[in-house]
Amino acid sequence: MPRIPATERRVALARAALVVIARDGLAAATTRAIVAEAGMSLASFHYAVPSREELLRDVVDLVVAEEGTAALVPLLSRAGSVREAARLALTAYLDHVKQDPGHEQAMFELTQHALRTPGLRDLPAEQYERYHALAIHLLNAATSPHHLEWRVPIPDLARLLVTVADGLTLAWLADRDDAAAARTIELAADAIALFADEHVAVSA
Amino acid sequence: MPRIPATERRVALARAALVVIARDGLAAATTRAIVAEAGMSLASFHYAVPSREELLRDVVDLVVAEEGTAALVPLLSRAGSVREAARLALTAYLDHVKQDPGHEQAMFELTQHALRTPGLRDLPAEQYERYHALAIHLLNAATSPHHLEWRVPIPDLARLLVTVADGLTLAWLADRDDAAAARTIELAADAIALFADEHVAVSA
DNA sequence: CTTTAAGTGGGTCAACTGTCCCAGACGAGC
DNA sequence: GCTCGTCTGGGACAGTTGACCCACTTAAAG
Repeated sequence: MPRIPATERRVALARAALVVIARDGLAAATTRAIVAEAGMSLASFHYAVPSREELLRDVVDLVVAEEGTAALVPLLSRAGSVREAARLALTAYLDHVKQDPGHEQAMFELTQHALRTPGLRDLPAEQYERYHALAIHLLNAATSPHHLEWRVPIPDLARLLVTVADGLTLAWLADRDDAAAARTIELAADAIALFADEHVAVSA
Repeated sequence: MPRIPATERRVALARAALVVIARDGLAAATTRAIVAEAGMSLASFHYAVPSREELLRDVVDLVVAEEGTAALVPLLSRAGSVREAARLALTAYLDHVKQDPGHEQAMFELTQHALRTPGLRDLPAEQYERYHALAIHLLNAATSPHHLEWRVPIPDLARLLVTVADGLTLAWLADRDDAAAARTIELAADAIALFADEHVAVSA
């Protein structure tokens, strides 16, 4: 009802689209479902956005921009060892997934859809570059408080971290086996600690 | 044109559906696209299968049944160490993905779709149970030729293996970075070797 | 050969999709 | 207070979808 400039409507639509996708899936995110979520009329959609495809691009941008690891950094310094830091970080990440599984699933659906859509095929690469950058940031943040060096290049280890996080999420979404996921995290933490050179040994 | 019993048509439709999904994505796998691929008339579809949803269930069953690790087993005995075996196995798996990316993407799309569809929500759990079983089989196959024991329960390690394979695939599908994927495999192989207790040391 | 049921094809349906159009309402600048 | 461009609402469009129906052909059983 109120008069809102098109640029504001555009971001509001992207946010609404994300809500719909997380709740009901990408296939259910029709233009009508999106404007309903945003409380707009259908005409506002194409006034604010040229096409649905372009809005999905906005959604990915939004999601990539919002996804942060800021909450994880304090955890790292609190941990007594690299292994413990890795365990806490992965556990916190999985908890985040559990808290809103639809959101994480939305990301996968968006990625898969973008890979199939000619106009969006460049998005997944950007998306994962961002993930890897976040992981690099996280590994760097873990470096100082633990006085450690990594035995392998940080970008490589970052990619492994993203790999584990993705795989962990996928399997948990499929079988919702909390205990099994926790055991996977234990092993992954061991593995990551393997690549750390801890100058100061800390006992458990 | 030829007369074919409904049961045979059903599996033919499932195979055709998989081809379409791998080539054009799940969204493009309409009943019409599937019967076109199978060379049937639209009416045959609902004569052989109650609904599209039921056919998708067949497709997942098909895919889960076909996916084998048989080709990987010989690789394991040829490797000189656990690390090498893990490296070869993951590399072979990734090569398999590279050879037909659409097929692997189809699996992800099917999983995501099943998670969103009430009538198919039980499928992903079965699917991943099968993956984990395959990974267990693979780890067992690696045990004898290398005279080794695993420091952790095989099912736990199997889940980590599937996790890495999934994450590896997802990232590669997104950015197609062969070199980066190869480096991830190196690290993952190190990690897996960490959990092996090799009784007979073999030099490179 | 005849009967019977299985299998086939074409046409059709209602529902839903993304997109567009147009008449009108509103607010900012003169 | 008038005007002009920005924004809004409802309606409509063509295309596509999953499902279905009915009249037909064919193979097998008696």
